[in-house]
Amino acid sequence: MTDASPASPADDVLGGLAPEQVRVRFPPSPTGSLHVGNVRSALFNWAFARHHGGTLVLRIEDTDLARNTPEGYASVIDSLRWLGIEWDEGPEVGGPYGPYKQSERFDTYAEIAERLREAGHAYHCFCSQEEVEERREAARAENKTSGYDGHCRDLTEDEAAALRAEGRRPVLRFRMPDQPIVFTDLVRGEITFLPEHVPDYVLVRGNGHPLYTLVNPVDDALMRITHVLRGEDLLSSTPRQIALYEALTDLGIGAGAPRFGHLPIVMGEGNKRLSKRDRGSGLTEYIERGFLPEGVLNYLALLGWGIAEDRDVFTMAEMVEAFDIRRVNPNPARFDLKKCEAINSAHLRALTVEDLTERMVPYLQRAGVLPDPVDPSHRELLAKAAPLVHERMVTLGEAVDMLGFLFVDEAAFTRDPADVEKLLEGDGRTVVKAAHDALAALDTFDTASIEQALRTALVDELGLKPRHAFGPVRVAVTGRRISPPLFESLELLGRERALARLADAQES
RNA sequence: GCCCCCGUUGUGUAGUGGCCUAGCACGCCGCCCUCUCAAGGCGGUAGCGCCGGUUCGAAUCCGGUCGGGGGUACCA
Repeated sequence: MTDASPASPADDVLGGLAPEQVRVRFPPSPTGSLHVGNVRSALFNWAFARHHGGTLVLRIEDTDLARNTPEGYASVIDSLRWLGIEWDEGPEVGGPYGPYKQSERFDTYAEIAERLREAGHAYHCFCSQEEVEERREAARAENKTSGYDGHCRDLTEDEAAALRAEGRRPVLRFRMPDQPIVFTDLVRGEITFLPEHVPDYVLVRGNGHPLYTLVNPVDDALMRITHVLRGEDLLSSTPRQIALYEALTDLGIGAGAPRFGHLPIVMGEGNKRLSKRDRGSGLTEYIERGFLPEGVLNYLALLGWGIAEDRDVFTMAEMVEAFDIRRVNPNPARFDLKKCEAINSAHLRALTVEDLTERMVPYLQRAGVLPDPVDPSHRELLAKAAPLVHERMVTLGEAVDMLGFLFVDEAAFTRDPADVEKLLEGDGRTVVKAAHDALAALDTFDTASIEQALRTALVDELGLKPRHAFGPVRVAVTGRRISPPLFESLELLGRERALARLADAQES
């Protein structure tokens, strides 16, 4: 590194490629709701591709037939669409290197596995799992690297035939080269693995089923992937993959190893990786709570990357413009729900009222607050109510509790018992009655008139502090101690319903 | 055990030898505003893991140490 170079782990991100030649991929396993860590990987790959004007490939890694489901696949597609992360090649959109589901590519893997074996890059290994395990333990006892010991590396034809005659079904093992593997990670800089620490590994099971170790690099090579941006948890499998890429190149497949960038792991509570079982780990939870895609994405981007030192709310267009993989921080990052909520609410507030209104609708419908389809009068009311809650929400789902009182049938209207007890019992009823009478006398039922009437009746005439005056009225009318602004709410509710609730509250 | 990665307030980060009495954001606490809750404004809290070395000077460079994480599969 020269004096003039900026202190980044890898100056040369593109490695001589033209920007538009950049090809990255997002390879989820369709086993359920997308994990937020995976979403972060998808986001960074997407931002990288868009920043350089390259291509994002979506590849479904569903070789483990037992664990994958059609629902899992649909969930991945739906989630990415919800997020607005668009792929240029992959299922649903096609492309020149398909199919993009690995379960449809088994023939390719079988053929390449055989070619690797014929070229000597892989060999049949007849050791049983028990035998391998036993020797592994022995090595470990001597404080040595515990990994496959190369037992079957140089079997002769006759030896192999004899083992086969015993009924043994061989696995296909990759023959690691006897050289150190050094690569420059785009976020971590130069990393070296010595050959004695990277043992030969299995590519194909005894039953002929190809493993991730084979399939993932093979598809990267076949699909001309130039950059692999993925979680740090895959860092230690990188040397064996690099060796495989080189073996494939030797076979005329692909053009050597792609460049790697290992993103910091996303951790949950404590010091553990956010696992699939942890609460808050699945994207679906955020969708259901009413997070905005731009909020979730913005927050996830902050896990390892930042747009500027004095700013952390930004749009995806801004991220694409500014994204630089070399500026990604290698530290593991803890998922902080509070911060995620804060970022989301900032995006919520940045929405136009019209946009906010539209986005609230599905949440209100799912909760039964609004019918589906929404009739014009409801829509009009919602449009008027939206400004009242616009800057009070963290997620869209909160609209249900905040606005429900405006839409429910009078028969179905209920009040929070704890709030009733706190604000309506005792003097509360007197206040509510005074409010009722003052509003009943009103000619014009709008916000200004309502406020004036209530202030006169409750503050001036009853001598109450404003907060004590309006609390009981709020519970009577909205059913809750916390609500949108009271006078506006009363206007939206309308004279008839407002008076009915004020009358009813005196009995409750 | 062995290999790899990482180490700045509670959390995410800025910081690339003097601009650092360590900046920003979230959180938390207090105050202001106020019909509740928010939003907004103002203020506060708290950090360079540790030990050595290099240097006139180190969060920044070097060595060690400690701690955390990941991997070590016929999972991905």
